[in-house]
Amino acid sequence: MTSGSVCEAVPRMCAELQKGSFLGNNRTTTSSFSIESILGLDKKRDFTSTPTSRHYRPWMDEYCNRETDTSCWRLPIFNCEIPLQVHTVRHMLEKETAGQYDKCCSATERLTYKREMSWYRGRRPRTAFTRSQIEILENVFRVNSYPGIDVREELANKLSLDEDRIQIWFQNRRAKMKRCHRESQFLIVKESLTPNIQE
Amino acid sequence: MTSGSVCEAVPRMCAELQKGSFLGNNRTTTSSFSIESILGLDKKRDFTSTPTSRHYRPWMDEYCNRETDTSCWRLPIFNCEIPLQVHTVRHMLEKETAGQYDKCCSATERLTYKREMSWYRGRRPRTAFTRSQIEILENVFRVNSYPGIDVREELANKLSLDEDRIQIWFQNRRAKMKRCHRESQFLIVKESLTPNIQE
DNA sequence: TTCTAATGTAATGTC
DNA sequence: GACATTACATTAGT
Repeated sequence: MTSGSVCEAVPRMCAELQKGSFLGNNRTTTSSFSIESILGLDKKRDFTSTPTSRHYRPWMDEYCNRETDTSCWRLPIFNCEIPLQVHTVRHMLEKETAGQYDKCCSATERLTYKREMSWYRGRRPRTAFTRSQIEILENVFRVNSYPGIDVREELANKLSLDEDRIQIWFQNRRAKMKRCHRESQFLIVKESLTPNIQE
Repeated sequence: MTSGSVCEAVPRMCAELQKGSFLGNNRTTTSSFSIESILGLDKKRDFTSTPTSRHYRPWMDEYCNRETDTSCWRLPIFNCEIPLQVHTVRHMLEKETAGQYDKCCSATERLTYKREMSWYRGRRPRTAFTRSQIEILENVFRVNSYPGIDVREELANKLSLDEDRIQIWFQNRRAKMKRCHRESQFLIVKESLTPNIQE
């Protein structure tokens, strides 16, 4: 099987993505552009007209361009290569082909699959806190929204989480608190400005 | 109909938002306390049943906090006030209470019900983009899948949409692109693992 | 049913 | 650590 045939199977969108590829060489330095040019309403639209603030498509880099060598299932992500486990994929495929992936795959297997795909995507797999973890984190937060490293470590132990996750959680939680507060303030102001409808 | 009875019908979530309110006045400066006490593992857990406030709906706060005066069912949404039809709500609640809403209602009624519930629960009504809006958004997306605020604002103007909608559209579109890409990658792997039947 | 608008929040990057 | 932004998982409307 040639890689050519494989490439042909890639959806059109993919091809489009490829051709309109990224990587700053077509990035114009000027940011003065008309909406028409962006919309392609004015003239020829080659992809050079892009003002692109940021093309972040890590998962596209390289792989799509690599037309020849796919004997090794290591997909380059950032600077390291993550093995995509063939056996997992094959297993998956067999099950999928039979239309029974969901049914006959263990939760663990599905998890493995998802996790690998996540790696492939190159981001830390999103942590799904349990309800009880959240509960405890919220309790702590109510008391102290700026826990020091010691408390975070203890929490990490108790909750079987990385201390990193705890830290991020508190950061996001503080941001949320702030946002909520801002919004409620806004509503208060608004209410005071709105003539009371009852009278 | 008194406002009280209606207020009681307000989802628990709402109450949780209220009671689990915020505002850093409980920020302790000390970080010396036992983890057990923080975690609430030692004694009674009353309000600790947590708000986890998974759904934060700024436009509902006003409504939820207003416990006394609700003779008028106007919910502040997005800067404008949308009348919530009392009779519909009452009808809804009665039926729901009786657990027979699904059974005895016409399709139209159910639709109305769902729609009002959506309002009631505070979800933004789904935007239905027109064909031409989509076309233009797709054109822009092909060129730049991460438009900055400036481009988004211009798009919003041109398309008579909120900038928010534009942003969400691009987020969802990127997710879709990624999904498609993943799926095509999957096909590549699959094809390479499948013995080629042609030759 | 499939697709996708909308939501909440974990993760990332910049300062 | 704040803040802005993005990705991701999920829900729900059509």
